[in-house]
Amino acid sequence: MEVYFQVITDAETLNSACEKLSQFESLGFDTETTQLDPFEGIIRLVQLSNGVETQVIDLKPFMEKGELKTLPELAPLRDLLANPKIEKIAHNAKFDAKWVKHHLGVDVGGFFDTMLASQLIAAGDQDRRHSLAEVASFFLGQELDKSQQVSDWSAAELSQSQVEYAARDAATMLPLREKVWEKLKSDELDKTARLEFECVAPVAAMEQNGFYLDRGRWLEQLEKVKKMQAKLADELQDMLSAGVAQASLFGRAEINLDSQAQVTDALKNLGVPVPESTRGWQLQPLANEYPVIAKLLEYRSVAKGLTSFGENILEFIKPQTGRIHADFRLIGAPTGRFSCSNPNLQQIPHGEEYRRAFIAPEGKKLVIADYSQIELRILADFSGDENFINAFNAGADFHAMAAAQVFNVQPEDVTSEQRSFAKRLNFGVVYGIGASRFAMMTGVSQNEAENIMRRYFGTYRKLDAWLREAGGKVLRERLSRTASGRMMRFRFDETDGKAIAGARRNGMNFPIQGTSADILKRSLRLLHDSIAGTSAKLVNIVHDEIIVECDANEAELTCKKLEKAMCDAGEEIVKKVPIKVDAKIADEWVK
DNA sequence: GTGAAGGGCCAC
DNA sequence: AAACGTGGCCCTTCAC
Repeated sequence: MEVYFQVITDAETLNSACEKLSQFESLGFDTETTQLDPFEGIIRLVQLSNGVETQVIDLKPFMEKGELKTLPELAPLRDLLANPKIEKIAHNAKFDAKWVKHHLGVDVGGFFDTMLASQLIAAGDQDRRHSLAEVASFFLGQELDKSQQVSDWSAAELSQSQVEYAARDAATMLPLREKVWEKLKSDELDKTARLEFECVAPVAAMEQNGFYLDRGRWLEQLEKVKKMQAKLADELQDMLSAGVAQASLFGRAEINLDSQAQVTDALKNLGVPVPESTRGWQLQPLANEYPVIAKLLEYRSVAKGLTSFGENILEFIKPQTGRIHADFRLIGAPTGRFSCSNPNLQQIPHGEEYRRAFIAPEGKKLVIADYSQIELRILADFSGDENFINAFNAGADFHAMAAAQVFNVQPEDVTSEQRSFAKRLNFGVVYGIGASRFAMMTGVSQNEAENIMRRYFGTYRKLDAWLREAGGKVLRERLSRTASGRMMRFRFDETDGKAIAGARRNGMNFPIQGTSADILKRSLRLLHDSIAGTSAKLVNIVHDEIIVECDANEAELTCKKLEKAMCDAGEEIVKKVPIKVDAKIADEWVK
């Protein structure tokens, strides 16, 4: 592909180029950087293309004149990037957003992200890949040579092939956008796409902000957990070796407690009826009868905490900021949920010994807000079930209200067992729970589980009908959608009963989990706009929870803004039941 | 040694 | 007949 481009190295050319570029509605946008992390490297090139001409802006000469963020010569570029009316088409825009924000001080307005678009179009097809090379090949039939991607972008003089590569990637974005947009429109994914694109800036900002973890407190808490683990390991060794003959002769036969095979053997020697899998939920019913099982589960939980969330996490604290800057994937799951890694801040154990180490730094506060029962409220809204809706409108204790309805007793007469049944079913229906699983987790017989579920769905007939229809629809149409229009396609073998059942459950779960993600994403955008220019910074999100850090004297106001953003986002979609957000100001990340 | 798969547990 | 959805990270085991 021939690309007409010019390399800009001086203020005058930059100024006139920006003036010309600002006539266009959308521009291909790309950056070349010396590293993957904005804290580590420099941003060398910014490329902007109108599809015909491509401007390759070399920032090196500007860096020598001073700080890029404030350099007057770069003002035209900063203004162009910030202008939300000019769409910036980028592939994995979060990457470019972070670099531009960090080094140019610009919150880029108006993204079109071809990677997110490709993910939406793939609609859950895990085989599809979403690198620029793959996406360009898929939509344009064009093979991109990415060999220069990792070349030396810090070189004094960039090679011809480097600048050509840089220009070509930016120039590709326009035709790619056309094809991708066509497909988004025809798949009716444009609304979801906009929702996603508007989240790029908030999430880029969040990653750059980082989440503060107090090293000293973390280590202090870890010591307690280590002691507990040592004690548990010792007790478990004793219990497990009781069944081994050699134990009495040669002392205790040490086994590797982390080895599935060894632990299973030891349990069998003790006469424990080991289920096929020793996963927690399969072992749980045995825990009462066999103390060794209870001990094993306790050990595994503590060991998990130590290995996954032990000292390792401290290595993620960036020396430049003293904070953790995790990677969030905007479309981490086909449902639209985020995923998070390095480290996964969405799976920090709930226990205080872990979360208490995430604190507000001196002079700051954390504002923590989460949606109350958002998935169940979505289900209530979708199904229109009057009884279910009433349980929410009654306020107070939703699970108890549900129990009162299901077991036909006065709310004040609900037993804790009845409330527990209702609560487990309330959560379970969202996943398409079956009687076997319900029996397993509650300890009641299969028969009784079926009876309780019959009562439950008898109480919530429209809920039942909606779930059946959602499951059935997937089998007929092989497609499911969320409130925003996010789509999941299903492929399964019609003769495979297991696959059919799986698809059915997905059909029930996808619209609910996905709509919850839609709502959260909408709230992120509203929040980003309402806290712009204040001390408030987004620092973490966990599916239905948002954490913001701000100056202590702005905490009250920030709390109101966060609550409002979340409620407004929820109310745009959920109409039949109230949206409830629990928001609070705290010094530590505890509920 | 390295990498993938299997099994397990953490979050929502 | 099947058995609860979405992720990431850790360990062991096993193949290369």
